[in-house]
Amino acid sequence: MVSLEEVARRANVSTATVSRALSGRGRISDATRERVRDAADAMGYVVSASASSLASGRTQNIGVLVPLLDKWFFAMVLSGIANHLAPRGYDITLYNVTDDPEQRRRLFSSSLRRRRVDGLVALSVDLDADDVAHLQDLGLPVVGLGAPGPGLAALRVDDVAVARTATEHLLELGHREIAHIGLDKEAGDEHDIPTLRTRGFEATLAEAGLEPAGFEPADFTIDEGHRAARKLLQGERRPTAIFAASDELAFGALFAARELGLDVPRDLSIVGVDGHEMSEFFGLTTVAQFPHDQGERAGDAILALVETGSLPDDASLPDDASLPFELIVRTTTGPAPR
Amino acid sequence: MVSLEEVARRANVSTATVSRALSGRGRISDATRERVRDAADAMGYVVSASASSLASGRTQNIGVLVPLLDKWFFAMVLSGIANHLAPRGYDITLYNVTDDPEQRRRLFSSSLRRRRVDGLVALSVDLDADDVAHLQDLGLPVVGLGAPGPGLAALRVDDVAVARTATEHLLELGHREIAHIGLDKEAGDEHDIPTLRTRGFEATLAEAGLEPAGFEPADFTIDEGHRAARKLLQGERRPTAIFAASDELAFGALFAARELGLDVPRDLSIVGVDGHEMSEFFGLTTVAQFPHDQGERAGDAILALVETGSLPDDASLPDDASLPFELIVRTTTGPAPR
DNA sequence: CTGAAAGCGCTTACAG
DNA sequence: CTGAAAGCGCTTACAG
Repeated sequence: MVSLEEVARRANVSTATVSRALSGRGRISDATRERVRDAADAMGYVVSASASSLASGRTQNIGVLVPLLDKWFFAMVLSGIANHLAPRGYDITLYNVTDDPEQRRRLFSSSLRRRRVDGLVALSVDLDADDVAHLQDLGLPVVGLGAPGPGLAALRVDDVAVARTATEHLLELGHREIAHIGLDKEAGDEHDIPTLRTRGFEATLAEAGLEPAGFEPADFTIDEGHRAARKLLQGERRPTAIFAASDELAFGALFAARELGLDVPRDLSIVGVDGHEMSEFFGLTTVAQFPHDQGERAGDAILALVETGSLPDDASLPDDASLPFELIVRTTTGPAPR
Repeated sequence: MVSLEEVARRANVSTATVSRALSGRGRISDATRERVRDAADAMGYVVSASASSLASGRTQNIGVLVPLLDKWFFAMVLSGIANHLAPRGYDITLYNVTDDPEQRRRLFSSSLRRRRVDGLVALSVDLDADDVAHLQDLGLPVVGLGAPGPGLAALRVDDVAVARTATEHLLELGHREIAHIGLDKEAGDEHDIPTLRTRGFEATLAEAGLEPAGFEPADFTIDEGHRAARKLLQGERRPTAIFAASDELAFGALFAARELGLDVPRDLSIVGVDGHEMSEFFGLTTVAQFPHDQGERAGDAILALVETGSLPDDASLPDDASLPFELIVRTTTGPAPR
């Protein structure tokens, strides 16, 4: 591999000058810069990441904390982040946050502390207070997306409003017996996304003088949506509509309805949240959010913090719940049966 | 951040000894090792990635070349790789290979040459000969998974056998009019996965004295499967069965069949490939492969190469098409209509 | 605008 | 088994 020094020799300048010419930092004459760049190109010189990092303190690398990589939503977000960072010369290193306490310990007390990244994007990884403290100890800029953990400001959609939008849509169609499938959280987790959706749902019903026709807790998977919907639909108070807190839950509910011989939307309306790539094929009415764009936004935000050299103290964005969402009405919702 | 030197002072040894105690390289007495580790733990010392890399030439980081991050299959593979590497102290940096020539140029001539990784895993990213040459120039161990590009040995399933399995299943059910949806590749791309599947399909039919009842090229998306299936089903020679080269294509075909009022499997049988998480819900008969496990295997393979310090020349695994697959018969395939 | 030199924080032959 | 010292390949005040 070609070193800085070889380029310097070839261009007849000092290594300092090569560094300046290639990095764009510090003053340098146009003529010299060009000569150096030509030499570097001709020799195929590329700076060594570790040497550059060690000397400068900058890594040109952003860490991304992700939960299950196998969920469509997070894959889309990651894709958006990558799309934004790659053209700007930043690499991405992936930190998979699992539920395994041992892995988490290693992640927070070791992996993240090797100073491999200039900043972090934390997706909705459900960190506990301890984890958040560890994160903040890193002294790195952090941008949250969704609801990474208590006390971490983040870019978010307004999930109460999302739930309200979905619920109002059902109310307008005349539904009065509306059930909900969401995540069961211990009380008090005020900023948790599923909790906010449940709250928006309940508040909207309450304003209409109604009570939920049922609530069934479920993880955000098709399987669980299926199970939960079966339970709701076979209960004594059969809902005419279900608000599922994610599209994957809604897909599961659709399969359950089909199995039970219910026609959607004649017998049952279903609305989800996300705008999953498959929702169109199911004709699913959903409140779409735009994870790829969210990823790009997060990428933009972390670079802004990193490149202004914000101090850790002011390095977290203000909590910003203004990410866009949009009700997309398709064929899984219709007028309430009379 | 605590430095090696501070740990050395606290433990009353030289920095060399601390390095040895913490890295496990070189001889050291048990007593000293323990004393140093205690000091390091107490001070919360973690080695600096860039300093360690610069001095040792090892990065403890593996690069993964991925195509579209938004495909279920690749997200699963990535998840498997991460699962294998994290517990072994390796980070993952992600290199998103897009179709944009400018991004590709930057990736191969710059990003990958910064010496940020000890080895690379290349998923099916459809590299051209030039890209492969660039990859090999890196002097790094590379493990391919699927069919990353011409001339790159890889861990693979035997895709001809996969197609044969699916096709024989349809033949055994009495189907004689079988169409195929796959990727249209220019001729000659011998190692390309879709091409191998098409070949396996055609060979199996030929052995039974049959010709395909149609072929419709399509990208591996639901949308495209939908479009392709509509075209096949509305053609003059309507097939009684479709072999789709991926589950996503098969999902699209299912939607198309439903739209056209065809009952599956009474009027039409459909078989896919992958074992997608949603295939069970669709009742899709499929030849499952196991992308998460494949990721783990690839992670294992690249670490083996990295840690034995294999020279670049012998650093590619022999082409190994022995990854497991399995026919899963569900309800989208049935006896041919008479 | 340019260069000489110190320094970033480790690792590892080498010597003892 | 342990330490002194060179060196990994850059960047950046400092001086001119």
